Amino acid sequence: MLAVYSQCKQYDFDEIELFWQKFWDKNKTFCVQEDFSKEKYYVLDMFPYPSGAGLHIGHPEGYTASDILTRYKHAKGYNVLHPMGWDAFGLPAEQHAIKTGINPAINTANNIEIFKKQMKRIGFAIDWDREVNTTDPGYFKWTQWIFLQLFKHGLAYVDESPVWWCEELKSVLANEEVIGGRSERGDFPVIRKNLCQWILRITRYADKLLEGLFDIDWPDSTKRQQTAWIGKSEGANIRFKIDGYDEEICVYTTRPDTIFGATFLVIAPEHPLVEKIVAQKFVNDVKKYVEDSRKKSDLERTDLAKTKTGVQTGAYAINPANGERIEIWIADYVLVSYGSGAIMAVPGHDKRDYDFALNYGIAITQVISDVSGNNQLPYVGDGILVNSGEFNGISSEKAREKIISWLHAAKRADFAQNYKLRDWLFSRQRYWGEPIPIIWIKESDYQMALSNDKFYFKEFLPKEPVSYNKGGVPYCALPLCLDHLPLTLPPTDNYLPSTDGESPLVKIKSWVNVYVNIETGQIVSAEDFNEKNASFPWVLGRRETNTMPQWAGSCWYYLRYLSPHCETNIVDPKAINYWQTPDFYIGGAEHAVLHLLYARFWHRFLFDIGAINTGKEPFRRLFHQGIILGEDGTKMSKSRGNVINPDEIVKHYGADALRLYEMFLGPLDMMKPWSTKGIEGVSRFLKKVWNGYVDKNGNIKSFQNSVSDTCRTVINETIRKVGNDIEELKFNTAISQMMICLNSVQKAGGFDGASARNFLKILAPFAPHISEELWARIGNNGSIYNTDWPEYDDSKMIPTSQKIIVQVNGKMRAELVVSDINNMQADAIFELAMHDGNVQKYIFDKKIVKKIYIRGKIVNFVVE
RNA sequence: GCUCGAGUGGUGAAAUUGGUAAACACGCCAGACUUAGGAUCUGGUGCCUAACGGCUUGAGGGUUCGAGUCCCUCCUCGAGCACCA
Repeated sequence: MLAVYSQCKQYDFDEIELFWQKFWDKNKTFCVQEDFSKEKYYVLDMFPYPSGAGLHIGHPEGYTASDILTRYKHAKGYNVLHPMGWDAFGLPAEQHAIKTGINPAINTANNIEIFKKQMKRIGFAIDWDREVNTTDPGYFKWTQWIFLQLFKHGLAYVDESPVWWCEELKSVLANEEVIGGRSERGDFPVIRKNLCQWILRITRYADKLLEGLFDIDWPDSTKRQQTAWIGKSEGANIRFKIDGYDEEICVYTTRPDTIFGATFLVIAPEHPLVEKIVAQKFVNDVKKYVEDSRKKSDLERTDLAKTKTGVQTGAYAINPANGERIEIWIADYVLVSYGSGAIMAVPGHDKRDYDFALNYGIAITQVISDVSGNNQLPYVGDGILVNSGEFNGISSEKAREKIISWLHAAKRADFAQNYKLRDWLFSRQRYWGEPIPIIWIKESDYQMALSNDKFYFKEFLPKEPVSYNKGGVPYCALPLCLDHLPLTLPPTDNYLPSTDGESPLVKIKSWVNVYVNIETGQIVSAEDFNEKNASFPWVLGRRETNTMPQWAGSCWYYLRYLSPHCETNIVDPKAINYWQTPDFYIGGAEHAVLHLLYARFWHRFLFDIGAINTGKEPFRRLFHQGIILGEDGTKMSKSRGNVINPDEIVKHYGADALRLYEMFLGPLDMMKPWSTKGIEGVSRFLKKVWNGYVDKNGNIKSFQNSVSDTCRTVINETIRKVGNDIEELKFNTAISQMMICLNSVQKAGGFDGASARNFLKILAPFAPHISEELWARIGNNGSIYNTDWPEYDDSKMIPTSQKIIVQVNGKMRAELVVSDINNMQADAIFELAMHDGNVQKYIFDKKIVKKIYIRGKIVNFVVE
């Protein structure tokens, strides 16, 4: 095969880049198969949502970084997988559909095409044969299957729960789409609405998700965020007797050491005991207070700046530690959803209880003494117990355990843990999402089916049926089976949710109402069903009309890449045996909690049920690229007019320059402003590279027979540093080093043959197009992608002579050039240094009190 | 309020992890080539000073022969959490 390349005489990046992009496509240069003779390396990007706006300048940042790693690891001999796909369900496509009446699938496909074209124009080393799309039925078939597994294992259930509803958008919104009580899109008010929802029991994995963070290589801040989100705390449940009642109030506390200072109890307005224990005298006040707090939004209730309000119940509890009779209050600063919805209030050592006690004139007792002697209240730290009976003088830490044990012996307390993590609200009242593969049938039909030996749907049934009540009639959830999947979205031209917060699918009666044969599994639209046959084993059912959230598809896409066309399993066992989980995962920090927590949950679940045989954690090494700001240093936005379009940059400077510049901007994980002026620098560098190889007529220059020693040192140092910097993702300094190298080579009259080849090899991951072109022009066949990473020669890097810095009292006074430095003794160095003219100026009339020599680096004379 | 992270030239930044602060690049200044330069090349460019020299990594203190780097106090910016008992 003859070397092929573009025909341009000057550096025409457009011609060169298009030529090589076509070459890669045609030769499937980046397509990989399992190869058990080679070590694998799996590079994963967070796949994009293909928005109508196209690629923005932030996308190529992460993709270039992962691409450099891909090409580098491949050169180092790994079998590298670098796939790409589309997280394509989501609200914008649906809103586009509402506006235009065009099926979101069409809009989505168009957007994907644009994204893909843009990405190909930047020249990423992606195996496009493995492209996945979460909205493809062949993909979401398996998303639905995973849901059914969760259902089967009792991790999916239904509950009536409050969701955000935006009247203006006529849509339910996810928590993350609500900012400060208003919709993220359009800034409209949102309200809470109770709807019947699917919920996943992520809380059952709380401990595992917490422990899993321990030994994975993730940014600390992300680990901390997940830890905080899971919010595990240790303490005790303590039961307080209510004076005059049989009932008790159970409180959760992390500070049992302060129990002697508990001067009142507070229960949440929604607490079940509210109705039972309120004294006649307070009934009206309590009613009003409970009513008012129900009307308050979450935002108002949790506003810290507000003074705490509450109302007395007239009932009293007995403090089990000291037998004191203490008031029971109702206040909305206590949340019914955490712990037991009731607290023991210790105003001496809790800021909130302190504020409340001050407001209502309740006794404040100090029971912890600050060891530093500061005894201002409220003191919330640990200390030494006082006013605490037999526990006086004990430290907080010891007292916590002792007091729980003491109360436990009296059957008043138990050790307990709590989590802030809530179960995952999984259903969305939207059209553009994966349909939840469930049919609701009457409980009586479900029971009858269960007792039938030929019950077709047994495969995915949970131990306890999932049921809910509608208009007094109980319904049970009947899961579809694998052969019913994928359950696709029915076509419609009305994508608007109903005003009462139900999915637009509700309106598609022919899809919703079905008859199910519970013996054969046959499902027929009620419209097409002959009513004469409407008897057992045919039962009337109603399809679940909620869809899944956008997070569902992104929870497992990294597994699908391994065998995207596998029809029998979520992932081909042979493929996952080889590829396992990603070795490197890069994406924005905005997904620190949600996507990354949900995906870890699903991965662990799939591992637990034996669907995959990988490690327990999906992403062992994670990195977040920093946001690229506009030239004015603020976030890019249309309204500010500071948006940089990558297409424009590619047009003016080429893809190689874009890639190089985004990496040269600064450290990968930092937020940094774009500068179009700045890209000129790397653009010039590329031209210099070109001119180092090609003459004015487009012919390859003849290289030198050899390069100078200094030059060879720089070249070796560059090979070493670029490799190390890539491993550490320090691409900015790697590029600097290549610039230094090129500058000194050109000063010294140019490359020799070996260094000309090596330089292209190390440049190739960063600027693959120009590297391919020059590689071919200097006479090589095939892609530079398939060459090895150059070795560097240590012996060529140690200069024969070396500079030693001479300091006097820590200030630099001279430079010594010393040959044969390794064999020189410290005394000889001191001798040399002292006789330096400039050093003499500072020491001749002084007394040297100390001499320091750091081998090969520095001499310091301390004088006085 | 709490928890992290960050503050280095006119700008983006670098610094072998305690050893010459400002590499590399942008910008700017001067020069060369040019009909021309917003192309290219060469040189200069932290601050003060006429110079010798002195000063300099947000501010102040400390440890050290030596601090951008370690410790303490404070200031500013960014991120996350925010009545979770």
